[in-house]
Amino acid sequence: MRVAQAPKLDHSLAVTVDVVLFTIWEKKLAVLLVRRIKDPFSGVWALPGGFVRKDESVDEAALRELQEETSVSRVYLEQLYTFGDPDRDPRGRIITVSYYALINWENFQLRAKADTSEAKWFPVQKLPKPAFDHREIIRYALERLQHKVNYTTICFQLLPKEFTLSELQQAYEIILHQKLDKRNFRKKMIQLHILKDTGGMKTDGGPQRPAKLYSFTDVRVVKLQEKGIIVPF
Amino acid sequence: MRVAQAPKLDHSLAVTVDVVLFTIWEKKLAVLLVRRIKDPFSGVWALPGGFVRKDESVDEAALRELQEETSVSRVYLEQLYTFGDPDRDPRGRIITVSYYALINWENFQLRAKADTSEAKWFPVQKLPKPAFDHREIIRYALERLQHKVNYTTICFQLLPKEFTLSELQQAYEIILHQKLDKRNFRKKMIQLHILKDTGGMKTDGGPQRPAKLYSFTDVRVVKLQEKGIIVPF
DNA sequence: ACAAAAGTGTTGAGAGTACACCCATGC
DNA sequence: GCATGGGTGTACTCTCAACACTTTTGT
Repeated sequence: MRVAQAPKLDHSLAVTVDVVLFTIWEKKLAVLLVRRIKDPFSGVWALPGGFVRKDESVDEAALRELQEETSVSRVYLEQLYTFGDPDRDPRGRIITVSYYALINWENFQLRAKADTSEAKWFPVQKLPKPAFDHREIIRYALERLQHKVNYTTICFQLLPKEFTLSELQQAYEIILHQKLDKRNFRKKMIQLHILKDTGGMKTDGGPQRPAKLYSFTDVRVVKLQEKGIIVPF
Repeated sequence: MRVAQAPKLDHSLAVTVDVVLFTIWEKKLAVLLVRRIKDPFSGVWALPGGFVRKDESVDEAALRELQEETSVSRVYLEQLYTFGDPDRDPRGRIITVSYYALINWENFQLRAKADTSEAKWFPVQKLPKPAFDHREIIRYALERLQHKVNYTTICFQLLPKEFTLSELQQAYEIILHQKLDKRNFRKKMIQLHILKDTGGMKTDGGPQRPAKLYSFTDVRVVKLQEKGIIVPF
């Protein structure tokens, strides 16, 4: 029931999407930034993103921009917040819908792209000064991620299919930026019934006891309880 | 540092804001809807909202639309989610940034407005079929509100300056749609140290013992703890 | 044999939950 | 004096938090 009836005044604005892509890289939580080569911010690091096209949904635009930059196919992608200050972009009135995404470092590959000279991971603790209001967007994304690991299984998106309990704990410690008690962590994870013992063992060549490998019982990100899996805020 | 350099292609889209305004009205949680009079949805109930102008932020647009409809000055207003499906609006490609807002029924007054014939409160349990994807937006807003009353002081925005503990409990019960234990509720509220005994008493003319009047120690919406003020989900 | 990470239980404190009766007032 | 909502305390349960030693492997 599409009807040809445009609004009387011209209300159109430019809308972009920006994606905060997280991974765990060298035992740090890292964000992908790309170096811009065209506009006034040429040379400056910024979040991957671009304009929303007329024929695609905003979600589709975010996914497309992510795929143009990286070659990932299956990622967890969630809308964050819409930033709409008239002065946020010096090129003009541009509203941006921000997203954040999580990938497992191991099945990831950067893709060469025409309008970005370079893409690079930066630990969230050591970001360069980014373009626009992108620092604020990253801060917002980090906050959301830290909250969400507490009551959902979102953390699993950062891990490979099979992993040890120590690796899982390390992921939580990296995201939350704090040490956790090993016994309490394992007890909690096991009683949640979200882990499956694969039967396999991981021997990483080091001189230590091999660790059991686990996988998740549910591929989706599921909500657990409000109380917090790990840390009460 | 505004620079005159528009994007090469025309990427502009129409952007609207839509506001889910909640209040507690006749012991029910209610949402304000307005009857549209212009477009293909003429006669249909919809959320108050309108186009974002070029010189205002998205937040300002939401506040402006709210003030055009009601004459409230101080409201709690929070961005919800951005809906950007290409087919969500039959008039064309329109992206909407949704907000929700809370007001106290008592200091509220509807305002007559040119392009809406009528505005009316509807209990969230008995909504008419609204225009566009507004039912989804309302569902989303309700979910957010129900979560947020649990770990913030957001509920206070629905109450007058001074109120009794029973009124506060009733507000929680209405929002969460469940009965709460009187003694546990009062114990919890008092131990949070967010209430101030005003010294006043409320005698509402009924044949019962007068109730103590309380106010909040902090006007802002503050975050308490993750664990849930009242009900763990 | 030793270094390094894996794996494993118990106890005490605090918070949550369930539950019933007296009080002050208007009519 | 009675009907109506206001106001109050305790006991049980469960979850959270703190804490240290044995096991298995590679070198």
